[in-house]
Amino acid sequence: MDSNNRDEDNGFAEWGGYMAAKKAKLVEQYNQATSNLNEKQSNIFNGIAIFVNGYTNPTAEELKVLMATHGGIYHHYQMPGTTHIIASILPNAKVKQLSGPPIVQASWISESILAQKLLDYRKYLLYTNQNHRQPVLDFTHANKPAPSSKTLTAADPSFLSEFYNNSRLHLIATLGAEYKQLVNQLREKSQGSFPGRDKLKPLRDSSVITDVENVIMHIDMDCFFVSVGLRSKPHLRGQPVVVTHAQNTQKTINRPETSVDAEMKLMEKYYPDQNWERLDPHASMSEIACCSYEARRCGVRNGMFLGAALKLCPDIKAIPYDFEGYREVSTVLYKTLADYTLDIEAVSCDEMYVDVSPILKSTGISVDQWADHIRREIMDSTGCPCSTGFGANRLQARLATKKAKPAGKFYLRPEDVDEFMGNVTLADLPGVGPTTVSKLKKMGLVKCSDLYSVTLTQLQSELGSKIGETVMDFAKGIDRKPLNFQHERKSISADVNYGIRFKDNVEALSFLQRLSEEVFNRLQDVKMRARCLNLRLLVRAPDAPQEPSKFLGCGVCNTINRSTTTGGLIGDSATVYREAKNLFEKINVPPHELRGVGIQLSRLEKAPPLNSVLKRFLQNDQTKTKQDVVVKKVEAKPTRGRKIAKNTKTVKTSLNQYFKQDFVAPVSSNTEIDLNVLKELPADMQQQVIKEYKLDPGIITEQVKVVLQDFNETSVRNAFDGIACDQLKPIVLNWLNSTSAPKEVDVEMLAEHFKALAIHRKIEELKVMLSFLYRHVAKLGLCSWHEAYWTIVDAVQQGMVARYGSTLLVDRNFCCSIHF
DNA sequence: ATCCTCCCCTAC
DNA sequence: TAAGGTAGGGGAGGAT
Repeated sequence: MDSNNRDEDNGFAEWGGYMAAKKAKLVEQYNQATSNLNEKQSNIFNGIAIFVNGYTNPTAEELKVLMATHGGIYHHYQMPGTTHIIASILPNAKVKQLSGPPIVQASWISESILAQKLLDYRKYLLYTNQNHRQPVLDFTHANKPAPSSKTLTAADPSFLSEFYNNSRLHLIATLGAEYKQLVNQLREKSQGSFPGRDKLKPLRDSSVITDVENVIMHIDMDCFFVSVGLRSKPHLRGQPVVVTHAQNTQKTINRPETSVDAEMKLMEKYYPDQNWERLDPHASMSEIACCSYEARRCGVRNGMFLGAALKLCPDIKAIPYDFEGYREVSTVLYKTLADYTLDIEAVSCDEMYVDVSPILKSTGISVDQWADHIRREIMDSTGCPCSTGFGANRLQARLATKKAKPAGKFYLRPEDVDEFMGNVTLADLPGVGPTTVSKLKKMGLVKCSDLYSVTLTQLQSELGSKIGETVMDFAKGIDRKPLNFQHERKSISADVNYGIRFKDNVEALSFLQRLSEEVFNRLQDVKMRARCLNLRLLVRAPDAPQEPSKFLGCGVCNTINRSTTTGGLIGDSATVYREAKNLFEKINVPPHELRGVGIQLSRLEKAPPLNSVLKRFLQNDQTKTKQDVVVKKVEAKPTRGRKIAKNTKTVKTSLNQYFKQDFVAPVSSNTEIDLNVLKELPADMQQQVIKEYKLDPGIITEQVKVVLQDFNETSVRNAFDGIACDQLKPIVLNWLNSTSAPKEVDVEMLAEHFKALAIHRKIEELKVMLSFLYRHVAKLGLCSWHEAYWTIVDAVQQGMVARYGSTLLVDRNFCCSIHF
């Protein structure tokens, strides 16, 4: 293995990688063109990947060769990894389309070669009005209202989305979950064919003895956020670069020195084991999400405050986040691997374990060849470097990656494991963090070999039985946990420990409600229901200053956890809120002392498929014939253009007839009529009911306006969950978003809108559902929207409820039965 | 013994 | 200014 020659093996050393299968022919031609060239002449285009658009001077063919001989990459198509577009002229429309890489004149390449160094491409931009620093950001800013100068705390309704849109930790967590799900999906859809492997067979070299026992690969992108950022900022390559929110490294900040002091003392008191960086009252406390290896060499670390990092390395270059870029590159990374295997365990957006034994077996190539191949392909497709480690289990693979970094590969062979492990620091073992390290240190244990003199029982008495056993195993290179390719969610949560400042309980509870909606939406997204809810609060430590040094931070806090297990499954956001509110009130913390709030849902189960229930409801034998008539009419004409109006009218008429005929009141003599329901009936029906039940006609003189209080995105999502109307969801959500006053939605208007969309007959049924739910159940405040929905579906099936048109006739007993 | 609740720890 | 989230494993100690 060549992991010792790290500087050479930077992923750019040789060109000749592979692109997607459809581009294979071009690659072949290019390889032929470049294979007989002389040795590489320089490395000045290290990290640059160009795509040539149209005619240029030098020509595309010449640029191809120049890039190859000077350490760069030539892309035949614009790809995610493309760092620059080379062009002499581009129509304006095309320029607008190209939101990504800067468009640069070809002379940038030739003059850089003449100068024998990479010149600043910004002097060669084809269009000087291109904003080369943050083209995408600046473009969108132009369309946005000026940011308000008011500081946003969690009391503000727009805080939650603003916060999550800017939170790197939230991004890391959600991206991780997304790629675990992507692997699940790819595995479900897979036909078991891996076209990528065909590219490997020609690499087979019979002189190499292949070692295919059981090989696990670990891939980790090198300082991921920085690498993605540098794709469009190649002039910063080789410099100490950090990704942070704060961009102005020169700015000084005014903070009261005394409060900084107080906080430092407190942190030392609460966490005596940690070595705290001295807080500077004038330096930025923006956290570094990711730093380049050049910055790491100065001692800069991820998570460090920008201010602290600048003290270690004054010429740090701060680059902004590129949240979409991370997602884009991760997707390419996973798709690249999926071409070869789906025995992938996703760890995060930039890290995974892969069982490569089947690849090696089926193609006959060696670990070494595979490592070179896949690393080059990842570099080609993403424009970002990665490191790979190989071993007999996940622990070995992971430690091998650590050794391989940056931009390298390492295979920890079975025969080398013992010697290798002895020298590994205990702190380097996965799962061994600061607390465990300090416990081990107190026992005089630092390296894995130190454990040889300790018994398992001794270790377990300090670390606990499970962790003790794992550490003992790990120290010998043993890892008993197999790779898990099919990920299953066990909990879902939403936490906010930033910007939490409430003046009273009204503010706190309204935030809790928004957070409930947030966490429920996430539950809904994965089509799950929950049995258990946990509320976590951060409360200012008694001796901590009211305001911590970090702007809107949580400061030093105590945590409080409370949980409940609900009788039924949690199936809507109102229930989440109700349970969270109960716990919140039970804990009873002064609202102004709150610094963090989190809701976690656990004991998850698959959501019941709405489809089957609705289907049974719709395909009730008694109504079948009438439905068929309706279906025919809806499907007879396409739902496009002006014909809609005419079409929907037909539908409405037939539906009304259908429901009128369907109206049979199974109301027994001892049943009371619900007044509110009666009020909502059409006039002729009211008269009929009044007559039949011998009621006072004055009973209905007061008209009630229908206001849909709960009509929001969540309720709509609930309504469509599981129904095969995928096209409908975005349209309805879009429509809701475009409505200026969505809090008061007329049911009929909504129904008309659904009908106009008439994608599917079920929409008519949904109209009915929505209509009676809102008019009669949600409005009465009897229970939450979703609970009502399910109960009513059941009730209708059992004949407990009668329908008239889009209206329900409900008796008191039924109302009681849905009052949870 | 086994489960549950309330944490803590770790990783990305 | 700044955006300190989230999921999973597991331990301590009490309830059953």
